[in-house]
Amino acid sequence: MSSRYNHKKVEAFWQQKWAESKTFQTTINKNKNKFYVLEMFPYPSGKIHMGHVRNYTLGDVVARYKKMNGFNVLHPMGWDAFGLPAENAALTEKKHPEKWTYQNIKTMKDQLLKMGLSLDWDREIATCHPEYYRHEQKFFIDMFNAGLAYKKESEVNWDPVDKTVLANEQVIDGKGWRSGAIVEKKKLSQWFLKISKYSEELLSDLYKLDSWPNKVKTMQSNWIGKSVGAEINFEITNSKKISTKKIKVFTTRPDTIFGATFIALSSEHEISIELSKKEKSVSNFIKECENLDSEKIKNGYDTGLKVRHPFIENKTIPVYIANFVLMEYGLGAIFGCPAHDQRDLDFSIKYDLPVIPVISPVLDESKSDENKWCAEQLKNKKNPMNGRAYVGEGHLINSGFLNGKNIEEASLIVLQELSRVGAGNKKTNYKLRDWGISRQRFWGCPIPIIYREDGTIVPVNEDELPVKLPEAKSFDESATALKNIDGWKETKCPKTGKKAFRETDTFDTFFESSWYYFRYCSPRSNKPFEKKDIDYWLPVDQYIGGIEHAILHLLYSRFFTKALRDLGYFDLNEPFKGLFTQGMVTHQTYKNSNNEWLEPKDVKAFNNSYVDFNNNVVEAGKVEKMSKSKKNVVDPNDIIDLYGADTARWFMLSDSPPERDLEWTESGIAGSFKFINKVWELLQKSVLENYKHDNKNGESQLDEKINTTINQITKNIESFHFNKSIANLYELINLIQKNIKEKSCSKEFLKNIFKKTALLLQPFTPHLSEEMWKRLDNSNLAVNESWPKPLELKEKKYCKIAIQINGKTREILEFDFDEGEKVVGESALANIKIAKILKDKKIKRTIFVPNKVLNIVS
RNA sequence: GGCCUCGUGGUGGAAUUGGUAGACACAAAGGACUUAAAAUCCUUGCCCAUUUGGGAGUGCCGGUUCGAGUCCGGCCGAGGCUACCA
Repeated sequence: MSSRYNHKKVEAFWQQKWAESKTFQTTINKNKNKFYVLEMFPYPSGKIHMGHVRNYTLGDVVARYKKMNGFNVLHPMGWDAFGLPAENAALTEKKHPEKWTYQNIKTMKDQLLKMGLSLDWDREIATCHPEYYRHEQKFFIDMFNAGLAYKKESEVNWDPVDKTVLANEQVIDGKGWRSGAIVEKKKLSQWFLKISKYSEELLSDLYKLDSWPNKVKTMQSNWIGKSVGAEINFEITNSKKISTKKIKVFTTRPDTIFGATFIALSSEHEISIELSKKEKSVSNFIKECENLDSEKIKNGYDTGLKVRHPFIENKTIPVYIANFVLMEYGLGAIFGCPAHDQRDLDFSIKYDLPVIPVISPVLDESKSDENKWCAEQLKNKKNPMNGRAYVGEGHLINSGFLNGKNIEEASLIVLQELSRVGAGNKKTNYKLRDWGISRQRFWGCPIPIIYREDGTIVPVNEDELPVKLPEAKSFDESATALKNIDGWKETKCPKTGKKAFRETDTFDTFFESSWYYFRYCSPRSNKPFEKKDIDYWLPVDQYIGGIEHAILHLLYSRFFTKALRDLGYFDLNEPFKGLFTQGMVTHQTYKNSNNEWLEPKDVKAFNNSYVDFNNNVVEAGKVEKMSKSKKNVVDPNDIIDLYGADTARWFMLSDSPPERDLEWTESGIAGSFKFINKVWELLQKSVLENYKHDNKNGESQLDEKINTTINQITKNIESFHFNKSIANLYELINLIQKNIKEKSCSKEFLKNIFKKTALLLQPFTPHLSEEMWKRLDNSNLAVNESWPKPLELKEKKYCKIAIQINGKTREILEFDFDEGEKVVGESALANIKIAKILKDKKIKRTIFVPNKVLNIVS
């Protein structure tokens, strides 16, 4: 009998078996608790990579484990199939993006099948399919009719390489998130979704998501950027040269109003624009600022305008245009309080504006101390506050009716006074901007809008959906945007029948991924989804994906859920109940002497260093995320072919906690391979071959071990500590091995142990698990079995107690479980080692923790 | 600059509400088996001592405690996110 484990044969066999028996096909079953496991669906770029392998392995552990625990598990898969790479490939390969995409889907699906994932493939979807995107066109029309989608001329982020508009979130450090090109500003008419309407709800509901990582919640919370403050109207006293009479500013520090010494406007503020049209010096200034790093150099222009202070009679303050004021935040106008804001202070020093301290840190309430502090701050006329604004706690000074109050009290009083005199009101501001969804592309979902000859806009009639993408004949540069496709945009107005034009922009691809998890519930329905399916399956119980989607995808999906709820589709508030963000898969990088990156498979270890296959020296670089550009990638295909899916899965789960980065090493994967084979050999040697021993010495210990292992693995899976589950299994197998070697268990006993072990392995190495299960005389599938329960915990007989002297462990003694302090203390003192140390010492006290510690203090 | 996370052997990482630090794995060294290799198995793992044994020890300094990797204060370092947000 060949004892070698044939992973290729075994894995193919069970994959086919699962497929034939529709093991993972799921339907609604109200007698069972449901569990919806979802991994972020992949973009079909060509091949799966290790990031996918890790992501889907994590999800599969959860899915199989939950299934074995009696849940009705929904575990679907699909394709995020629209996007730029398809167009790029179309250009280079002269192939329709659709053809390219479906080919990739086929390849990648084959690869995923080889991983042995417990997926319900009957629910597979591809977002580029008209039967998928027709529904989101309907959503858009609903949103348009409800005022949630609108068109606006706006300055957009233009990526000159990808030739498209980017959302704010897609601009990282001023560069396009995909191309890395420096983003330019361009004015275009764009479609927006009113996510800002949901700012408050998106923020407050965040705190109800207690199975989300705090990190993600913090990131979203910062992105929404709520700040509470005031809007204050400043009346312009010399407004002859402009059309406005007031300047409205936003502040979070209304308490510092008496310290206001100037107003600063953004260069894009309407007053700045109006002035720049009239005065050359203004437009020159604005131009000058464009080429300036405003974080280093604060630049201002005195407009000559003055505004009245709302609370100080006859006091006016000057109005500047300043390069550090952002139009995108608040109202594009601020009041400057140099004493308590560093930027304002830098600005004031440069333009010699007065500085009035209004918050004193002096806690003593005597006036003289305040005055002393204040004088100290202003002592150096050239460098007030010693150049450092005071932003700490304190109480109000130099502030009329606010004097003596703390910051919080003063803010409240100012707000009351402002509304009493009609000069302002309380205001909450959010950083979150509306979501710009227009993209000037070809391979995306067409926006279902028609422009009539009179310039008005109508949505496409719903019975004419979907607006399908055209069959493009050839693919060259000009054909990567819908507007360039001959004859596609010409249409007729659905109401008048007159000549009209289609919208040629497509949706941002985050549109598709914002609702795909709903579609999985009713993947073949004529409607986007059946309400009864959503009611049963949603929310997603466990969502797993990369941290890179912490803001974009997850925030858009939460918004979509709330918007669809308000459009009457269902009653759901949040789509993802549990979220887990996995770490990256990393690998050492290598460079040759020409400074070129090398692939790991072209490098070998040699005498504590590395060489290539011509024995040239290779320099080992940093361990970094696997990426094509640095060539530090390992192809999952090769790994599965060589070692099998179980080995790859096992390695993905070993060692590193799932939320941290996992370093791929050749020795690590080899180690996993050894483990799989070791388990198989042990089964062969003991249960499947002639092993005859009636010695039972090891049985009670092994019995206890399997019980604790079941408990620990269960706990560790529930808490996503898969690396610890793996360690639990190693320990178990090591003990089984020891007993087989020492021949200290009967064959029947070992058979039972192996049965439980096979089931415990099921979530991690499902093929090996099934094969073991079958060889142990079972005709059904292991994955359909119940998760092992520990036996009734026999009362523990013994315990080991650490004997400490002054907190330092000196000896470990064994006692009956729950032995009292008296007996433990006596045995401890009788112990030679302890007695030796305690000689000549007086025992002051002892601390006893039952079954754990006896600490003797001397 | 702000917010967040984290510092444990050669490496990845374990350690329950403060209670036996280093589980488990990788790498390394030595050994067994073998004609040999591969595979497999065993042992070792910081310092001192031939052994029994003893000592130091979880980034650094201090504190609380019978007892601190774990709690508190300060410092140093790494990583992530965000960045003129008024």
